[in-house]
Amino acid sequence: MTDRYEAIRLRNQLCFPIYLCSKEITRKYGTMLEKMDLTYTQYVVMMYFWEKKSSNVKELGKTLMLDPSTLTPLLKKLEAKGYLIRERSQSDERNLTVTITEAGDKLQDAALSVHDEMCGCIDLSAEEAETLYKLIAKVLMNVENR
Amino acid sequence: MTDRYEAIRLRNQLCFPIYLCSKEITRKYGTMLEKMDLTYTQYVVMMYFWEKKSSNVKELGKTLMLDPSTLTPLLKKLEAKGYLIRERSQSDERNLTVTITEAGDKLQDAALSVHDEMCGCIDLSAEEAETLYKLIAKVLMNVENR
DNA sequence: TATAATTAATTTGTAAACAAAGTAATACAT
DNA sequence: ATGTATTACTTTGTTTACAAATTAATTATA
Repeated sequence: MTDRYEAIRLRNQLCFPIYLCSKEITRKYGTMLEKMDLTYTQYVVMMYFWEKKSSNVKELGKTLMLDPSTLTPLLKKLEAKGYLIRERSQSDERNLTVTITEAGDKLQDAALSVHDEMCGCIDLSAEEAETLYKLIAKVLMNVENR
Repeated sequence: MTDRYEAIRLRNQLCFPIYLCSKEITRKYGTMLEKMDLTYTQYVVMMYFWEKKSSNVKELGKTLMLDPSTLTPLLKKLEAKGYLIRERSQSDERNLTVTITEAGDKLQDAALSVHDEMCGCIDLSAEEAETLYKLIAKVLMNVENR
């Protein structure tokens, strides 16, 4: 007695564990980032600014694949914490120039230890991590473009 | 001139693309599921009930790794759509018995085509999918348990 | 040079998602 | 038997997340 619907059984899904994995990683980061007063998404935004130092909402959103309507309140929170400064661009007042502060920059050292802790938690070999990275990147590209 | 912070650069992250991938899959499912009037999370819940037919919030939450406070409003929405019935258990009134309706069951055929469409979109070989599944499962297990 | 179109960010509305607190029913312990 | 603890679910509060509508500034066009 075969199941016509075998393909849509939870145990046969690939997307579902990816979704769970992402959720659990986000939650785990959440607890690790408490000492830095950051959520995971805020941490990712900070990662962007640790390297770029300054940008605007559009560029940031393109890199992080986040909608400006997600970023607006998030950037306001990071500004309130003293990690970023938001100001209208003089040359084009539609653009919001977002710049990292000294306090924001200083978070990098704490971030290094959080990163180490997370790597230990995930606990994959270099080869496994490489394979996973490539496959996830492939899925991401495919889903994006078709 | 080496970068002390190379490890926390966005380009060197594994978690970030996993997070993006999950988000993009959820979004893609969102558009595919419109005709069934389901969101991705609602779809996952329906997947559970297509197989189990009946359960309660605790069991459901354990399988899907979702908090009861996430499920309560979601199950109410699925009940409002006519796909599930929620009623207190007679033997133990703390338990909420959730049962799939005939209308809910009927969604399985449409789900098969959505699943096919998503597989075509993801476009991995059987071997790649298998490898990805195992690695994601490993990360999920590790992050969960340490 | 007015007017229209475009662009960048914000606001609004809806749906997760989880932590923490609250509620009601059941089980346990003395 | 009665008070305590536990359990199952719900509610509340905060943070994402995105679509759609809005606002304000700039650019393109007639």
